[in-house]
Amino acid sequence: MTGARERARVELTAEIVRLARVQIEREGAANLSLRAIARDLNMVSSAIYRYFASRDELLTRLIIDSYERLGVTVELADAAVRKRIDFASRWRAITRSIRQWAMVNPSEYALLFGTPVPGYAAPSDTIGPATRYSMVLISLMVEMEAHGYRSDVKVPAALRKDYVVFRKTAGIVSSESDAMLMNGMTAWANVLGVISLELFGHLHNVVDTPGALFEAVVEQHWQRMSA
Amino acid sequence: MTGARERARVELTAEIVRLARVQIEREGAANLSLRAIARDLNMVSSAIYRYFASRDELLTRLIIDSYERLGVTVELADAAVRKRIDFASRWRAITRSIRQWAMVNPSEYALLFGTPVPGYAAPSDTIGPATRYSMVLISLMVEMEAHGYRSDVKVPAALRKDYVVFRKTAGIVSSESDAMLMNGMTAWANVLGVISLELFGHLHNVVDTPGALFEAVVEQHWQRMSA
DNA sequence: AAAAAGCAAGAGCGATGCTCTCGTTTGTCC
DNA sequence: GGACAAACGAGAGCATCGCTCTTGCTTTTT
Repeated sequence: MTGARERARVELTAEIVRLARVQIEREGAANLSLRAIARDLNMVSSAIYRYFASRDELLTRLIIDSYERLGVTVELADAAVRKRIDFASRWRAITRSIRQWAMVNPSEYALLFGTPVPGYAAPSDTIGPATRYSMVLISLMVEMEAHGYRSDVKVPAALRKDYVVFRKTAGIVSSESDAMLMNGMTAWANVLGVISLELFGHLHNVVDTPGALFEAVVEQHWQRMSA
Repeated sequence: MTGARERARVELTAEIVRLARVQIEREGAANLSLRAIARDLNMVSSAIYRYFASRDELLTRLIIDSYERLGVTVELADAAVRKRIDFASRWRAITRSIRQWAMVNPSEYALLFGTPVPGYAAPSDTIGPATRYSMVLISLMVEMEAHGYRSDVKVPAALRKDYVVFRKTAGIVSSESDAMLMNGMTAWANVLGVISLELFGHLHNVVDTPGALFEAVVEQHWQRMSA
């Protein structure tokens, strides 16, 4: 049977990834050690290189997986809102799920949104999964617009050009104004901004209940979007 | 003269810091190497430990310095606005100076606002310098409030308690409403959020002119604050 | 002038990522 | 079924890292 070795390879690869994730959970991505993984597997360190050409390749795999996990989480949170027209609830569900995921998986969040490893250029494999969670947000904006939501926010000319390209790559067909899209982007930046500040320790001695600040940001943006 | 050795020590310490900064500029903070610095100085690696007890201590020094630099930059940008009552111009000057500084010193920005080094707990020495740049923002909010600016944003109860403490530590005496303070904080989070997204590569394939998005965010918040 | 403190050098420890070689096992093709 | 190629794990080794300890030398202090 041709699949024996292949199956073993798949399993071992998965096991390496699993152990790697456990490791960055405890020590952070910067301290990810191939040798430590090899030890856990009772293997010699060089054997790992049969499965991942380099530490960066393993990291890339972890990044892709994390993007997928975040994507699924956000998708589920949005889908859990029964009334699809209740955009306020969906907006809150989506943003809260992002923060929730970040709090539960801080090392993974840091892996995705923290300092990129110097010299490490995200391979093209990552850009697909990276868009998954944000696609949920974009869809919400598009649906809201389709339901008559508008915004009188002034959109800079430079961004209008960007949004033409953006719509094309995102596969959005119906969109009359760019304002909603821009609102979504600034809201996106704000949501990730608060989460990063909280997770990276910049709210210490500033705010004791970061969750409340987060909620305030979420509400602020909802008011702007629904105004 | 008692100062000969002392002077040499001060100079060498400064030189180490300078070389360290050059190094993180090129390779990122994660790749900061004491041995490499020692090589640049034609010294043996162990000699560095006469000046910094550990790599982390050097990093702490770099972090403090960077906070100071950012602080000075923002202070100057704000002070450069002649009409002190022109709060819109001051708001724009402050936020733009933060982004500008980040673009010119990406590695330093990453050092401050990126993933914290795992296991590295920011010593208390850093919290002073860390507040410097944000103090400019807070002052603006306080001054605006003193000039009659108000905001009808709803402030969560949990945050009200935080703001009492916050005002005390920040030395703010006159403040009637928390809304302006909260507006300032959310704006702060949004500004840093966009900058981080841009600098950490999350706007690739999303927006071609990040500066325009940043300007839009700045204007959005100004409208909320001045409404 | 003697004692103390500061300093640079060197060797060394444990650890990292990664490479290369060498038998061994597994799958494939004639 | 047997030859051949590919995949595999083990092992040794290289360059690098942070950090420690000891050993002399120099500067400062007493």
